[in-house]
Amino acid sequence: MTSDIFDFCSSMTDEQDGRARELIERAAAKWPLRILHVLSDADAPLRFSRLMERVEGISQKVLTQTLRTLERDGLVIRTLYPQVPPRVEYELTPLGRDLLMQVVSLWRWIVEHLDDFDACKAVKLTATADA
Amino acid sequence: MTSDIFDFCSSMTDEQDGRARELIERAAAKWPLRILHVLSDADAPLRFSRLMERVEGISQKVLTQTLRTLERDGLVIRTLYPQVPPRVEYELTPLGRDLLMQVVSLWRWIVEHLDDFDACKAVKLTATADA
DNA sequence: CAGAATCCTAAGAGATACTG
DNA sequence: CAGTATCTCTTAGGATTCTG
Repeated sequence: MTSDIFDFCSSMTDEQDGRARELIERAAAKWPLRILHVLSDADAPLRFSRLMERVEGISQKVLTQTLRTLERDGLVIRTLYPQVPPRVEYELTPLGRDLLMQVVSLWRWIVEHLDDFDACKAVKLTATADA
Repeated sequence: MTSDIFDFCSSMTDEQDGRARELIERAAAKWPLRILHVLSDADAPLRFSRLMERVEGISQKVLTQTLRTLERDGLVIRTLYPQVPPRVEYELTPLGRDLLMQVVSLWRWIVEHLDDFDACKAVKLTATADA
């Protein structure tokens, strides 16, 4: 069994498990990873409008929402320069950068195994009857 | 910069990127990880009704849908024994097991850093004005 | 037993218009 | 410029009923 791999699951409180699960769900949603990636690719903090351009297909509303969530989760920093017109810059936190690296290694593993995901299409769909 | 970490991103086709993204999105949704985990904990294939019991809170419809998706993605195997009444068993594929292990290591990293996610709550919200 | 079919609600996402 | 507010529409998901 691979149960040994999951030993740490038992050593985890329900609260820890729940919070980690929430973080994964939120981070793996449609937009967050793209945003984190764009921020990580930039060599400087990005303004809201630059993000809109580079995260292709996102709406202004959803970008705002997603950035707020990422900020609450401690993954991005929002810096408001109180000018007229206003200027706001977004950048990754160290934690956001670290999390992205973890996710990227998972990503890489998946890409390296894409063929396997395909190969499994020809599996048994029925079996001969026996109790 | 951490760009070196992401070198493989450039070496990836858009199609690979898209498919990996889809797989991550689907796997990180509300139920799939729970189901994979339950299947991995069991020491034998599980019937549909056993899954319903152990994946707490899931509805029959969503369990069916999610299992179909996991099957299409090559993560679980569905075996139908054509009896009356019917008997269907689900189990992880080797690929499903491997993917789960990858996700678990990400999970573990997050749990180990939960305090950091909290610590980031006290960040600067505004900055003094300067060009 | 394992699920398909149906109905329903609520959240998420897009488009548009407006504002400090 | 960087949002907020509002509206609509699609979709995910739950509850229930029915069947091979």
